[in-house]
Amino acid sequence: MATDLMETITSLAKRRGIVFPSSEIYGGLRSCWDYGPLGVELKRNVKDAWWRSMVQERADIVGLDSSILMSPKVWETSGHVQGFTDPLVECKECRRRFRADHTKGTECPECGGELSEPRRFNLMFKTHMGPVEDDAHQVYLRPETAQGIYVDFATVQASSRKKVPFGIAQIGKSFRNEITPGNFTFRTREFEQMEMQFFVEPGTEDEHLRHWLELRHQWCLDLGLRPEKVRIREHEPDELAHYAKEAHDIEYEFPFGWSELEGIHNRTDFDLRAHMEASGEDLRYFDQENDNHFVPFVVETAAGADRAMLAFLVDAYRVEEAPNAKGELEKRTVLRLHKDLAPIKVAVLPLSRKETLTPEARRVFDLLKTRWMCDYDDAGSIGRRYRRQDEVGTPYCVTVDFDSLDDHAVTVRDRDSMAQDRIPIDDAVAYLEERL
RNA sequence: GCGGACGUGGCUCAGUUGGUAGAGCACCACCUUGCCAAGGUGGGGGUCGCGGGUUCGAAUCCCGUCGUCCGCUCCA
Repeated sequence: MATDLMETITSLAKRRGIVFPSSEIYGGLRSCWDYGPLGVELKRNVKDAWWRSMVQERADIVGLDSSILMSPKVWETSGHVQGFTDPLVECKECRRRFRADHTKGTECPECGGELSEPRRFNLMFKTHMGPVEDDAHQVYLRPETAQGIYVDFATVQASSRKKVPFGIAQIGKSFRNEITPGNFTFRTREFEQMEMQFFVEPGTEDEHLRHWLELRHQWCLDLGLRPEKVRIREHEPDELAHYAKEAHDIEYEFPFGWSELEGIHNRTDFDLRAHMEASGEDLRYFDQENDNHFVPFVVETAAGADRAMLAFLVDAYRVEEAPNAKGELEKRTVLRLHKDLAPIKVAVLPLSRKETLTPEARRVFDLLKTRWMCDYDDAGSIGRRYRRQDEVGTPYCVTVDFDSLDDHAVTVRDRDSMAQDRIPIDDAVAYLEERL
């Protein structure tokens, strides 16, 4: 059942140009996906909604776009080089894997079988900078965007003149060589993060963490996720990351189970302090009012853009019944996406393809396209075209009919209620602005 | 990485004991219709994931490889 829904959504995503496998003409590449014409709109809308709530509508958070390639020293200092290179051994009998430094001898602790030679397994992708491919020129693709924020902390603070508490937000790609990617775009080796690091005075991090947990949870609900499908889960001490003192996940109940959408972490002063010591730079914040220098604590909100989009997509998918032309109930596939997220906001549908209607329909399209992402569709019956738009979640369909030529009005149909309003063309923008 | 299943037009699938591919839906054009997946006619699209082998002949059998799903494992 659950698998069926994911397959249905994967098929829909492919068929309608939302998401499909990368490099497909060569057989695809595991865990890599391309966002098609509608998918790129949907994903951008998710990122725009995040940026609006985190940066635009806040006086205390500023944006950043740091480089994917960074000095290797960043990752040595952050603990990722050390932490990602555990030698692993595998039992040739039972196939269990162990950390070699935890295993004495050459026998499997579980079944006594023979163990393989230790191999290093590193979650960071490596490449080389410049023409020489030796260790001295090795660099990493960032496994998280957060470190770009930490190393730029002092520069951003000074130039933006923000006072603690304040935050730095960033949206960008990260790369992790996961052992097991899967579940469509949920876990991929290349993925996009939406991270915000909030710098606070030591001792206040707990209250800030609670606050952000609540805000981020509400964000998911405001954009339409069903409340019963969203929950908060606190990490057990043994699953905390090396940098985190306390961590909470916002989880969504996907068809394949409850899974993390976003993490809210108390990262303490671990990262800033480490970079300060390793680089020799003073990354302390100066509190002028109290004449006090301190290393801020960090409350991090780290969300996955691809995961968020997948959650919105899955959550919006409905198969409903709607009356057809004969008055019988028929299936209607509809994405009940939040209007801010819908890839296409308005579809202009001339009732007929007769050339007398085309100029007027084009004029309506030209009027609306400057304000919203619109579609123009005159192929097939009007009912079929409504179904096409329902399937990708278009909130409003505007039909131009023969009466429009005389009364200069159009019919606007609402995706959710399926109610229709007759609106003068001159008022159409205002009408839609009120609702979008 | 291990085990299992699978891979045929955009999607979902059928292809009998090997004899060089079909359906439904979708898509395109025209006619008809004109406000919720209507009908008619015509049309485009597949070297059956990729590579190799066996054979007179392979979508069907064998090997390899890539990818997907499920289960382990991992998940700083």
